[in-house]
Amino acid sequence: MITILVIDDDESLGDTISVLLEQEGFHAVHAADGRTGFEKALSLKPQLILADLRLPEMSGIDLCKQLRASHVKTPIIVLSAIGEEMDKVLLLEIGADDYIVKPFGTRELLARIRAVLRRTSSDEHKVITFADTQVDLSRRVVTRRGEELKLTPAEYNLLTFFLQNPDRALTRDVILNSVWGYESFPNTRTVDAHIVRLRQKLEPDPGSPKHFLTVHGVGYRFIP
Amino acid sequence: MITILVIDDDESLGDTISVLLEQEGFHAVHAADGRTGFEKALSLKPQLILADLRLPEMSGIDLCKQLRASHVKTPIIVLSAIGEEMDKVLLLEIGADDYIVKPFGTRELLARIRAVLRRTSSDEHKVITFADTQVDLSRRVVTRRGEELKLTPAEYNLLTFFLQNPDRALTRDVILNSVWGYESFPNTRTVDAHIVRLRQKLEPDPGSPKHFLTVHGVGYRFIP
DNA sequence: GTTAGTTGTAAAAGAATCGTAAAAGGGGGC
DNA sequence: GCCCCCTTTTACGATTCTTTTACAACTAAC
Repeated sequence: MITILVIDDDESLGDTISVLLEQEGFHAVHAADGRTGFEKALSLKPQLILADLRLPEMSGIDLCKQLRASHVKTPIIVLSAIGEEMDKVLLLEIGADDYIVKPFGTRELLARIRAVLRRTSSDEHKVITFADTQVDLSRRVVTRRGEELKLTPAEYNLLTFFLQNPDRALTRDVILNSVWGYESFPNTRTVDAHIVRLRQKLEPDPGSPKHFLTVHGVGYRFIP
Repeated sequence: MITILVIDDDESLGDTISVLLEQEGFHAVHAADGRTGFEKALSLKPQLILADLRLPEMSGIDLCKQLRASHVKTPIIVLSAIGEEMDKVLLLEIGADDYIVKPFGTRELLARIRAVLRRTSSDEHKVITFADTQVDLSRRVVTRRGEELKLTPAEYNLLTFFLQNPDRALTRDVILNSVWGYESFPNTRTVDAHIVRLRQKLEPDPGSPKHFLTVHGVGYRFIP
């Protein structure tokens, strides 16, 4: 079931869209302001977000930026009233995927929703599977043997970095730079501490790891 | 460091893309028209080119054609405004690798960049072979007759140094300086100790070496 | 053949790295 | 404030790797 979060303060429009989406077989959830929208985006982990640009509490722009800053990759379609400035540069900046100018027809809305879903599901919504584990990148959910695993943010970031660089010997410095960024300077043993916890949560036998291998004197290597 | 050349006459879009790419750890260079784009493609030898289809001085199509005619094989992603005709046949004709329709999301852009780089990067997975042995530089793994060998860091570094300097008589001092660096000062016999172990692990008959030869009074010479 | 210097080799001593748990630090929610 | 959760640091034993050392074997020159 595909869940779509609709964030709009115009209640009647929100309702209309929700009904339309439900008719089309989607599961629609409505939020009336930016703040609750942001919270629901995190808690419900929808596959798509429709967000008005002009929202109480938190604007659509800030909403996008904050979601992206939280590493949420869920595709976002922005709804903007006619005349509101909305160029492709701004879209790129805030991390939105598409936009529609109000008023719009139901067929256009559905077409764009499907287009975005198609684009993102083929390119990167693709759930990455390794061994008995699935990682849903856009929903930020990790499942092992059908059960949702609780990973902390750092563990999740480290895991996805490994997933994107499989079967390569990676030094601790490279890992720190890529996962933690160049602004923070934790010492290299921090990486080891997180590796331990990834192994405990993801290795069948954490004592003799099969996926998160140590490369002595260098760093680590991930094998799917 | 991966260099990406962005050729677009829309300055703000070009800037936005450049900033985004830099954030992601790429080195972005911008060109504002087709002609300078072409020149920079030749002089900078970027690993990837992002080119707008509609450009001053030289169109994206001509740019692609001319680069290909100049035997430049750098992958090219074409940016096209919505509505511009851009089908796969045309893409193939001009030698582009992928295209994106504006406006696009940052994640889509990055996903396509990574996809193209993955497809085309050949040095990503460089494997050096000599005799019955393969050295996989990115995995940092050495295989002999299909079996993975365990080499210590010093042995591995020494081996890759020999691989890069085949068939040359190398003094112990040169080896120490190149492999150990100028900061550590082990005595020259250390080299011998490691040579012994490389021979034991890599020579068919460690007693009479065929690859790691002694040059009496000088040092060693590696023959692939 | 003798000799002085060089190399092969194994084993011991010394150093570095890693796994791990536990402590310390930090930030948000209440 | 306090609590809870997450991150980072720290400490230490275990493991692995490096370097040194000692001596036998070898090489080349005389």
